[in-house]
Amino acid sequence: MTTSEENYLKVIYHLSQVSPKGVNTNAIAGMLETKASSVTDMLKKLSDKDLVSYQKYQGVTLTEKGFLSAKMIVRKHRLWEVFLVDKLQFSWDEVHEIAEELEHIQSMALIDKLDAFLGYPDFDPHGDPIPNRQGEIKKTVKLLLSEAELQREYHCVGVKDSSSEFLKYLDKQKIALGSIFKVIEKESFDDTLTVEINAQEKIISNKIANNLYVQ
Amino acid sequence: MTTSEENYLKVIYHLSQVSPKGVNTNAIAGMLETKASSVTDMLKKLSDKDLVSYQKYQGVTLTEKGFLSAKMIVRKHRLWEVFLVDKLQFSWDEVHEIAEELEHIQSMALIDKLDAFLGYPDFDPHGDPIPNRQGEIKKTVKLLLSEAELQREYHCVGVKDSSSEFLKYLDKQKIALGSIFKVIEKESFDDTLTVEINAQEKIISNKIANNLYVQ
DNA sequence: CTTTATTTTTAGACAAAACTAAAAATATCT
DNA sequence: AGATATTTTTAGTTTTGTCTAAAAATAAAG
Repeated sequence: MTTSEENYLKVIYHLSQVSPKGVNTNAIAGMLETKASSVTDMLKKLSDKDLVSYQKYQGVTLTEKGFLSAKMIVRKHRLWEVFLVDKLQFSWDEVHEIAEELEHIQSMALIDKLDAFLGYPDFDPHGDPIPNRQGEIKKTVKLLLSEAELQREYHCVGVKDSSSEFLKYLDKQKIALGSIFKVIEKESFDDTLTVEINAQEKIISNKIANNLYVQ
Repeated sequence: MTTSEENYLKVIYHLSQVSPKGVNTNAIAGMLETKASSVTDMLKKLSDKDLVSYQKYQGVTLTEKGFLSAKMIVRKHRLWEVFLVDKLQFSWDEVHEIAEELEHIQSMALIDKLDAFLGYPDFDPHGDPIPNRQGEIKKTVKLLLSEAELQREYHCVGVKDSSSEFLKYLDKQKIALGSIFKVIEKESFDDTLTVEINAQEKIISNKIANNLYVQ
């Protein structure tokens, strides 16, 4: 499988989580910063390889085979991210691009050994689950901070937006995975929250609260 | 720089060590398992980028810029090999192919952090020197076991042939980097050596002795 | 010092993955 | 439903890196 094919599969996988009944050509083009016509070409190729099921104008879904392949790419990406953060001391906003390259290294033995070296982690540095070598994903119930109940204690388990800008903002606010949250008050006018974070009171905008997962 | 360009530079670098006055088109084609015509095409491209100096029919040499680039690729390759052996517990005969892929990952920050994580190693698992981030290579005087003096103690510092077959043979014979050698006798008929290795007497063929570096 | 052999380069073609521009299908809106 | 807008596909090009086959240059041999 080529790097390009892998990138398409990965994007289709991620988009499928939001539109499970079929992913649009334009959506894929947007994610890959390419043109719709290029996507159509690739969908034909992936369809010929039985990695996606595709009918003209009807969007695309992953086949069982494509689904497993996509999860293996995600597995590699997230394991490398753990390596970069835990072992090489990168911060969580720096690792995505490098992992985008590393995820295409082929050796299965490498990934198994890396997994063992890292202690079989279940989650990557952004709180996203790492599929195991069978492609199984440990599911957890998590909710957005914006949906949290008042006065109840939660801890931060992940971010929805893992853009560098957002992650840097969280660093500045001393918010990290594991931080303890308690929503004190919700302003009904603009949904701004007053939250106690690690025993410090802070004002959190709705946009931020919509991108933080708690449990 | 593309993966293909990097592979050409690396091969020209290695071949330059044997033929410093100019590397042949056919030699490059042989190493890369490609055709001479493909090599000619690439040499033109590398020449346009000022990475090699190339005149038709006259062979090719690296420019200063190409030389530094090549050493950076070698640096990456060898650092990844150290990682694979020291951290992931691969054996020294398994790492070459994987490192061939890893060496093309672009991030300079990654390599610097990897270097630090590994403790700034000077040599890879086969005893080959690792260029530092300036491209400087620590030179050592080493000689082939076949050139060693009788009755004098040496230790193994590297292999000339790092093929999987040879390395597996050495494993079987319990010969590794650091093993202590003393040549007891040299059979003049076929240059077979009687060698004391880690206090055990062994018969070593000339072919083997020509591929082991000692100091 | 010619003839032969080898090496290297040119010319033209191909596959992968992208693009542009235009056509076709689907969706949306009065 | 019919007109308009949007999405998707087709057709034809481009670029990168490869190939084959033939021509040109260099090296080797008698």
